[in-house]
Amino acid sequence: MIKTGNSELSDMIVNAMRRCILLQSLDSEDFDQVLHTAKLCNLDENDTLFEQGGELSAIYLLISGGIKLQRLAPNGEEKVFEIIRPGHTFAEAVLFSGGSRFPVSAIALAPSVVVAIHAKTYLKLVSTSNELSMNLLAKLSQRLHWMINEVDRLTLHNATFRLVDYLLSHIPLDNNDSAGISLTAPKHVIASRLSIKPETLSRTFKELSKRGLINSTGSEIELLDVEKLRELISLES
Amino acid sequence: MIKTGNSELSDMIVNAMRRCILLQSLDSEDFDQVLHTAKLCNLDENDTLFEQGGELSAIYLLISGGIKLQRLAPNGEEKVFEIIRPGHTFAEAVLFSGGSRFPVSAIALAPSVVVAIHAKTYLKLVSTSNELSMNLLAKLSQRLHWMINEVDRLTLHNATFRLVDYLLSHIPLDNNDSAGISLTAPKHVIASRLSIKPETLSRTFKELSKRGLINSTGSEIELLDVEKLRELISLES
DNA sequence: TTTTTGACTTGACCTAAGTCAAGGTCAAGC
DNA sequence: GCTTGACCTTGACTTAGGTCAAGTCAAAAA
Repeated sequence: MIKTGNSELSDMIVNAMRRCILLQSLDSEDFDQVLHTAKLCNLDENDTLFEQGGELSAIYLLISGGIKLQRLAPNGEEKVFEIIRPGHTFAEAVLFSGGSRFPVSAIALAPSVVVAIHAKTYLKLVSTSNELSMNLLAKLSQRLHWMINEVDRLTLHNATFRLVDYLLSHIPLDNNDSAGISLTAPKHVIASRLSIKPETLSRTFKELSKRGLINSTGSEIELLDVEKLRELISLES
Repeated sequence: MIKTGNSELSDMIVNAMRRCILLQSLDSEDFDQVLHTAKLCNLDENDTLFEQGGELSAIYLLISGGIKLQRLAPNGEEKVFEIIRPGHTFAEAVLFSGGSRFPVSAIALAPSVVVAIHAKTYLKLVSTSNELSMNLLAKLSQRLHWMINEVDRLTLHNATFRLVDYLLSHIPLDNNDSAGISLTAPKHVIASRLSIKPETLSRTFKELSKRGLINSTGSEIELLDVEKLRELISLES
């Protein structure tokens, strides 16, 4: 079950909120208003934060854990659109679309803490602050650009490309020749995120290992030759 | 070659601009400012309005003709993301993304007339008008939602579904049992838009004809049984 | 400890859609 | 009236990736 409360948002959480782009430009009075209407949600693994088609009442900031945004096809098949990591906000775009119904469902991949920012309160602030709305425009524009790249990957590139691209985009800070990545979700979720079947993901990992490009042990992936992987991507259809 | 000018924007064009959502809420002074910095572009078929990676200097309103937004893969394959019809604006999202580089190229499908709205002028107005920025937020949000649906179609549905869905979404106003559609672009462009190969598109049209669901003559498609087509879509994976 | 469960892997096989190559069709230009 | 070229169609064949059905393995439950 989802436990909700807001009596005492801890310093850690208030700080996370202050750092968040969508709230940065608020003056302290407005920020307090957001703070007072915000609710903290504690999700267990597999809890649903909101459901596709549901009515939006808040936008969300993930504090800890992980959330998948997914959609269910009529035949029961599911497609993960995005895996949200701590520090990131989601559902902001829904605020401005007429009906205000979620286009996807949000489900916890692990025990997670989420701040729910009261939609109406925030919307009112946006509609009176140019700085805020410009920030949001930048955010949505960036997301849109990301979606174009996503369609590009899906239509112009194959499964191996998508996996390698995903791995490369998850290299932590340091830019060395070898890099370690820990998958932040079960492999079948990653597979769905990349629009490939778990079996194919497994085979692709194996193939990359055989070629000496990665070293895959459970959810720990070591990129043995970042240079060659980048080259692979630039050739691969 | 693209011919550009702005000395005398005709009444028809000024009216089209007034009707456009992105300019609607401007007061007459601001609208005039937009008008005076706007340029009219006359494109021949196959003219490139802007190129992927190019620097944005204007946002565009299509007056007449047709524009395809496409991307080129390194291997030369092309993917059409969108086919713009008269009355619609494009490239607005690029305004707000940091680098301001076009993520796609825009190429005329037919002789076309486009109004180029000076980006900096418009951006300045947006940054001082809440109503304008709220309109834009709604617009981008709507596009984003559309992109989610696009990824959904690409990953959860097959070629037949995508074609039928495309046809159904292009039915003109009247909601009758039979409807005629004229394809507004060469079939290979439609194919690319739907991410299928021309050969497959051809075969799918034939199959639908054989099943008595459509009647396809060149670029004129007659939907013989809209009800059955809708049903097909709801079953089709 | 043993059992159960869910996540992952592997092999054998299948299929939707792509590829290749050969025509057809039709409008524009000579 | 023929030629050219762009676009579309058709048939034969290929293939990336999906499907199905056993496994394997490790962590949680009993």
